[in-house]
Amino acid sequence: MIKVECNGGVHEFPSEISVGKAIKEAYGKKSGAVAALVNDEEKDLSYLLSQNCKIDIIKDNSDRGLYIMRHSCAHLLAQAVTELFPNAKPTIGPPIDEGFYYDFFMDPINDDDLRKIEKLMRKIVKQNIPIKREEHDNETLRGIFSNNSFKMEIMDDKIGQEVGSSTYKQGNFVDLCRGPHVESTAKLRWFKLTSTSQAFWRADSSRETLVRIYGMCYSSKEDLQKRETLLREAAKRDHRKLGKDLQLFHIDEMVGQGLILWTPRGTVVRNELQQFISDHLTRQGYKQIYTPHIGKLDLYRTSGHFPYYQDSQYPPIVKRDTLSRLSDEGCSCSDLSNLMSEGEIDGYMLKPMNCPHHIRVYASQPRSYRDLPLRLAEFGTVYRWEQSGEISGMTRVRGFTQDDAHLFVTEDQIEQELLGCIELVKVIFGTLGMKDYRVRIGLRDSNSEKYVGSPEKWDKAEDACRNATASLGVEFSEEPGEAAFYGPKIDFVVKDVLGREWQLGTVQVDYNLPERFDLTYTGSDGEKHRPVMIHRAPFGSMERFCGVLIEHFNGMFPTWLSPTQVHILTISEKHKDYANKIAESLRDTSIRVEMDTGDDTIGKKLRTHRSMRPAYLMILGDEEQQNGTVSFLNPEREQKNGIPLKDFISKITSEINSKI
RNA sequence: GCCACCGUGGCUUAGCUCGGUAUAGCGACUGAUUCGUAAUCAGUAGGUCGGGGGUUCAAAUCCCCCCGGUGGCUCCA
Repeated sequence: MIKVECNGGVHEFPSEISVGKAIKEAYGKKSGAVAALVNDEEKDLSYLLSQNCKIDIIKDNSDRGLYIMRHSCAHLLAQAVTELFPNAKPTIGPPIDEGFYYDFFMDPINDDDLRKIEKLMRKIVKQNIPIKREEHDNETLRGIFSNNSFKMEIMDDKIGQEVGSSTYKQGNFVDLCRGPHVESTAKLRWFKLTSTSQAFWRADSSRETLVRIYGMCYSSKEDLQKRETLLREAAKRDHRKLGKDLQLFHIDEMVGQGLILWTPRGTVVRNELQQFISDHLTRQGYKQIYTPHIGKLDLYRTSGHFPYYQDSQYPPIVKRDTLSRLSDEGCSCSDLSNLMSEGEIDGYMLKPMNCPHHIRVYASQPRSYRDLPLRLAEFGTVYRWEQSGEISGMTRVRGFTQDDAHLFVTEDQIEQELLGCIELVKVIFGTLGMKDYRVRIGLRDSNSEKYVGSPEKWDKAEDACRNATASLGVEFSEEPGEAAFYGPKIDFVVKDVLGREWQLGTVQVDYNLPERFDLTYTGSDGEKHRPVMIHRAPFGSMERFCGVLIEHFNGMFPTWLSPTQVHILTISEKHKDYANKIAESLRDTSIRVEMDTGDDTIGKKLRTHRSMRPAYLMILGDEEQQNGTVSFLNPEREQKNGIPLKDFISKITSEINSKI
């Protein structure tokens, strides 16, 4: 007799019974179970119960259940691929958020192949092929996968641990896998292959090139369709599309990849944001500075950026006469490169970071402890050579402006100053209604040698990060190994509608650069001391932040950020003068106005101007003119008629001032 | 940088498989209309098909190289 605790009751069975049957007993036929927890361990429905236990159902629409289905779907994919391409060698195929992928060692495939694979997958689903778990000893296991070096490598590394010693078999396809899986291919109906890409074995670019196939998988048609709808909606609010439609920015082939041209409308948004930050900087006692876009190579040798980060920098600018002298001497490109690396030739570099310049501002005067904390801020534009395949819209670019600042502080001031930095990020995110973000504290990896500074200082800095974050009541995760080599950091990661995460704000503690530049201040004891630096950028970069903001607001900016706050549309030509008068009054109060006094119908004008998503659409005709009032559609696109102009002005002004 | 896919007037787009110098809408411009809430009517201009090379009597259509974009991979001080 086996007693099975399940669904709040105890069920008794005379002999061995499968989990699936036990669940059917306890929950009925339509339990939606894809697997189960047997004494808190994930098991297949076919798993045989031979002694008393506790079972929890894993439903197909639960996170765990979806994970299992997606994993099974990856196997289904592999079955189809190996059937169509007998030479393809499956490597790994895990479930991921919303779907799954599988990496194959095979020749590249195209979209046609992808469709063929998907078609075969559907056929296999219809065939209702059972998925069977089998346990093997080591030797048998190696025998099964002897012609697949990738699986062999996995076994060499992991056998008996995570991978277990089981295989899952469906039809002729066998995969090394610990499971669990759904019972049969028929359970996998709501999937779709989405894309292919190249991937590297073990994410190592020096290893084999693999073909990765992505798919999504859900437990119901509705969920699959919901996801597809979401993707379509997200495509509509993509900042690259909206940026073009709303004329916010332009990227020009002739100017270069990853270089943003801020058009007039986008510049308004950026300026408003910069002004917003500037106001807070003043309040928090920052000093704003300007520094140039280039600096001598030697500056970056001292900072360590050159040649350490050479691969991601624009190549140095060398003086013309130096170049012609070297060329007369028959110097080759590699000679030149060596001479620069060795410091025998100087040149200029487009700045990849603002800190070296800011450090030299600090060093321009003798500093005492009374000067600290010294907070230097700049909207500083930096240039980095991102790989061409990485560049995308405004979010990954080669030139961008950081809302940067460097705080030079004593060790005792670190925590207090971190607090101020985090506070600022919180205010910004709060004002813009960006609620879905998380905070990540990057700590050092105790096994790594790459970090500079003593362990004691690191401990202190890491504690300061924790304390500052915690004392502001922000949830955070600690991630060892994610620190910069010079110090721990606090990153603010914002989630967008698709669940993609964007690292925006960042706060970093730095012991390294003050050391490298031999920065000092005179303490109250009359001795020289070393300051600590805090790098911080609440937006991260104006480009990325605006890109994320465009999507966040779906192009419909709050009034204070709206590139054009009021669009005035006239009913007919005879209202032109009145419209001009209104426009003038609004402009006098610094409200951004656009006029349309053309000869289109009001319906046409509304249609045209709505698409630019201004905060207000004002309509002026006989009625307004006679009564000296205005009528408008507000940001919620509700109609308000016959409002006295001064009421409108005070309403919109207060809206702008309170940034709602 | 790597893999796959894509690139036609300002925008969206037909044609490309089966080679014979390009289709439409929006927008722009001109004229008429002055009309109260998501496209008033008529007309005109505008592209040599991302760039270069090749195959061919002939290429937007086939081939090669380059540039740019998209989805991923790798990277992100």
